[in-house]
Amino acid sequence: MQISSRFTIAVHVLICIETFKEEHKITSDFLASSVNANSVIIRKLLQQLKKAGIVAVIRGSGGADICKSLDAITLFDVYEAVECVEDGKLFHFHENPNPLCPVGRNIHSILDARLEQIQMALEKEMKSVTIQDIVNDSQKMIAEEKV
Amino acid sequence: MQISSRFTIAVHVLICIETFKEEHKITSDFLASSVNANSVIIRKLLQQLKKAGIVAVIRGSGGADICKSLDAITLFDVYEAVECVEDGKLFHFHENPNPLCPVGRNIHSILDARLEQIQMALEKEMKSVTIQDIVNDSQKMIAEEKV
DNA sequence: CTTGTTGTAATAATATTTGTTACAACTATA
DNA sequence: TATAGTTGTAACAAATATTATTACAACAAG
Repeated sequence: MQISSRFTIAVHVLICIETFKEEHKITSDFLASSVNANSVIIRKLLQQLKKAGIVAVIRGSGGADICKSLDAITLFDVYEAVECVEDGKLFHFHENPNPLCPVGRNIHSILDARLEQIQMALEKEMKSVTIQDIVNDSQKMIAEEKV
Repeated sequence: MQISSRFTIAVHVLICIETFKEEHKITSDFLASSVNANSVIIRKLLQQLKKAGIVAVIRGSGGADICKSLDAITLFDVYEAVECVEDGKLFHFHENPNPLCPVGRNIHSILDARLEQIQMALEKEMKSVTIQDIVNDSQKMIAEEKV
């Protein structure tokens, strides 16, 4: 299955905050309108980013902003903040394999190391891209659009 | 979200076929019992592996076997065979971002290249492990268990 | 022609994701 | 101290995806 859109939405939200922070107050409604999702979805997501120390959200008067240097936030930080898979395991196993079968009762010990290595490759690549990179990409795309 | 257990089940099934092909006829029932899943699930999965040219299944009298050299089958081949995500895209986007927002209408062009690079890293790592490697791991684990 | 099996459709059950409604708690400002 | 606008969060609903189950036709081999 695909990695939840929460991840791409979170990146979208961070780009928006950075892009529009001067022009607009960054409310959950404003972000929800760009993403075209419900504002409660955005607020929950902002809570997850807040717990991860990526954004600050002002209660009451409203407004969110990024509270870290953009090049100190990697895609992996965002992924980790919003993807709430138990133990952070990418691969799902079928429950209760047959303990009477030598393969069934060992399937985890057989596969875990290899799968972890694969997951590490994914995470390493995610760590190599920062939100600063993405914001640069974004500015370039938006500029090109106007040509 | 996690990658569907179909993938780990498929690997489990391939290990079982290789491990027990001398002792048992490899029916969907036999495999289902090791995995502890329904035999129809296994049969559908075998169909997917068959379409990918990885296994042969004998109709009527029954029995499945692997129809390729084990070191010519990578984890990626198995993953590709059973993970039926549209376009093979790992990352999911929210539908219909706001076209009136510069970020919303460009979010795909902004992110696609980076996400593809990340997905490629995952796939490259998957391609580096063969079913032969996994079967070797499996034999080692099962042997160690007996000590 | 009987037995055991695969292939597949139809359907159900379960889990997960995403969306919605509602409202208390909060902040700034008039 | 009202008021307006907002966040935080619970409760619930809807949509989607995964996994399981039942049923049975098609098939192979003795």
